[in-house]
Amino acid sequence: MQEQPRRQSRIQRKNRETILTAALREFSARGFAGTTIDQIAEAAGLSKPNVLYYFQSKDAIHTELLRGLMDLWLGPLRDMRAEGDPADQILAYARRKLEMSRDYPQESRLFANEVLQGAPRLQPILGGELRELVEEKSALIALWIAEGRIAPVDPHHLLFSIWALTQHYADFEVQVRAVLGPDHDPYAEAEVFLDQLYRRMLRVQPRE
Amino acid sequence: MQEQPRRQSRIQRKNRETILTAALREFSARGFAGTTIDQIAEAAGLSKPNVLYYFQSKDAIHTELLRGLMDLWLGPLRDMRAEGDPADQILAYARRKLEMSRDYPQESRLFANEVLQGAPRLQPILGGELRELVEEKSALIALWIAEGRIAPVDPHHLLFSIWALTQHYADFEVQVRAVLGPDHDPYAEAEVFLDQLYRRMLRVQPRE
DNA sequence: CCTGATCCTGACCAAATGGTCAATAATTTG
DNA sequence: CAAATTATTGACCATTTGGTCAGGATCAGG
Repeated sequence: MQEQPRRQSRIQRKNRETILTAALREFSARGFAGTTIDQIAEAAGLSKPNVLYYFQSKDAIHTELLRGLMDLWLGPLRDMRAEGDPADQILAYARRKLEMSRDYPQESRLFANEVLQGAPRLQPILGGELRELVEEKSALIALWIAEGRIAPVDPHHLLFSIWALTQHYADFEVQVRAVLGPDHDPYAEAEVFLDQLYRRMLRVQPRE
Repeated sequence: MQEQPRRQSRIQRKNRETILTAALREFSARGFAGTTIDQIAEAAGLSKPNVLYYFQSKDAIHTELLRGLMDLWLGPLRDMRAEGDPADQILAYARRKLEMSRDYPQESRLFANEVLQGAPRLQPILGGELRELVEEKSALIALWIAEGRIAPVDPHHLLFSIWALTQHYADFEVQVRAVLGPDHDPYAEAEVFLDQLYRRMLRVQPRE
């Protein structure tokens, strides 16, 4: 519970990092319950007791991973600004989120796994930090709509749609690839698709 | 492996059904590895050996559930027809898929869990039956585009987007509810949102 | 109401798993 | 370089878990 104030040794930092990287790979591939400490230890090139020397328990590793994840996850949304063209801002957010799915698919799956199972360790963040951030950005989008700079949409569901559409390519990657076959670049195609989708959806109609 | 040709007794049908229902609830809530036969047995009101009297193994229960799932899952897409207005057809599909997320969230999560972990038992279906179905419907959508009846989009990714946007409300339900708070009806709002989204996206632009 | 088939269970087992610990090795530091 | 601290591990343990089995209960049909 209490954070050790003693600063970490070099070897400590390295091994904790190694364990977290290995654990991310394992947890994201087989879920929390489906992953054993032995698997993590082997993936990290350490013995099981050694892993437990650095982390109190399997649960502690998982919790640590999730904590680190949220910052990475919320970053792009935080960067959505009032300045600039609204549609460009929203599109930039979608694009960055898609890049994150492409570059951090394990993180995406870890998150999906957690939420899918009812987010037992994330609920406070979802209903707290995330909710407030969404509220703030929704207000911004609502403002843009009120100013007539983008077409009217429900801001919350607009954000949900960005999450759903981008994370889908990481979380359901096997399905996407199985359906598309080998001669496709899902992420490149998705970028074009999302661009079209949001441009059309947000374009202000001259007269409906 | 071989199907018992002897027809099932009444009690057999009832208990197998009870077990499958209980197992769906448990598996969808905690994943395959996170669920024990004992939990399934208790949820079904049976003893563990009794559960194993009706199913050879925990794996057999899971496999049976997944098999039954695919028909339910692919049904709405199969119903997308060449007749009628293209945009209406696509919208009807999206709406039905959203209803399925609302009415069968456990099934959605079971499926998500499976795909998330690499779809070890579903890959043949994904690359086979599903892929063919998607190919067929993509061709239909491409035809509609060629005829100028809907705006041009990548048909595959259009289908992906429908899956992602609708399943999101079931799979990430805790997140959606945590962000929206208690005074919202996610599915009702989503229906409106999806309607707007696809109408705007698919509307043929007079002159771009 | 007898008999064979179906249904059900307590007791049990082997393997896996999360976690501990005493002892040893390596490293840091005075 | 010696003492103290930190890192590592083999052996071990208690619990959980998937699955078995022999025997008893129940039920359908003649």
